[in-house]
Amino acid sequence: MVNGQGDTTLSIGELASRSGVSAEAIRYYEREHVVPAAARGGPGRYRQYDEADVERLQFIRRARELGFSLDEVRELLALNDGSPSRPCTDVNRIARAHLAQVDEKLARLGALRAELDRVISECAGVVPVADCRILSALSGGPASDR
Amino acid sequence: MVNGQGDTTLSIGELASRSGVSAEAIRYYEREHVVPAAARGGPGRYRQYDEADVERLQFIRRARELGFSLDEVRELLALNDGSPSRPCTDVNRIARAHLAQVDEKLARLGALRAELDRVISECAGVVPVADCRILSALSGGPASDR
DNA sequence: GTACACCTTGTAGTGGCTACAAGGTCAATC
DNA sequence: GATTGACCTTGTAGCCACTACAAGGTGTAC
Repeated sequence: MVNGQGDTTLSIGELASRSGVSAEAIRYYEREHVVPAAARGGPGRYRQYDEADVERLQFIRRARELGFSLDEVRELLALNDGSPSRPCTDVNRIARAHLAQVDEKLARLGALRAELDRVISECAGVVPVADCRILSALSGGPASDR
Repeated sequence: MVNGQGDTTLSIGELASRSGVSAEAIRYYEREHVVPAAARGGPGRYRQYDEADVERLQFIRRARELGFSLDEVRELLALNDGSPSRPCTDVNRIARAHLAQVDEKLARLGALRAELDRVISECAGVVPVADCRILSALSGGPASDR
């Protein structure tokens, strides 16, 4: 895709492979107003992108990899696009709130893991189902309670 | 809800409060064939449950709390309901496979947490957005890479 | 002109529910 | 037997962040 000014225009597929975000996801982001609607040659024609769009999509991909929700990504993009002289207090707030959420999730998953491990460790896997400690734990609650 | 034989029949709401599973979730489990269709007084009439259903739902709730998927729960229930003399090899297999998945999730979340923490720790939260290390990490990838 | 890759929009599906809406049932009271 | 009111019924839509199609249109090279 090349226009008349020597600038290379990217198709959605090219943007996808350069940004590491699938074309379907890019269209989804447009629908969800995470990214602005792309320029077009006309209605029903192909979307046209440039290098700035590659960077924007990479930004989104990295934020998503760090677990930020699309709502948070929208906020981070707005801050990134806003006044460069404003202090990044809000960026910090969003990131720290997200970290707190991740920590909570880790704690819950860790507790679950410990309980699951405990339940499993009580069963050798060869006794009859009727005596299986895993099933009895599920049937009657934690063995330590009984 | 009382029938003519002295046995108490439970409504879905009573089953919900006794099992700790919401009535909507119980109906959902029935639709998804996690539990068999409940007895009824007739078409369109109320579902009728008993004590065995309370235990079954508690079993499901505990398995869900340990993070088992509904597919896994279906398997565990089938094993629990099957021949009591069969060895619990399959139960063990399912549980250990699930534990491995949980461990993987924990590892990924832990790595994400570390990266997020690293990114955040580089930013005091008061510098201009233009210099914010969180945003620059999102824009240009991990700082350690550059 | 024709082949072919890529794009377009729209819709449905994922998991495990929750949240409604519009109407029906049940038990108790009058 | 009528009414009240709590609870139930089915059906549908929504959540999150996409992915996976289907049917057809566009862009480009030969």
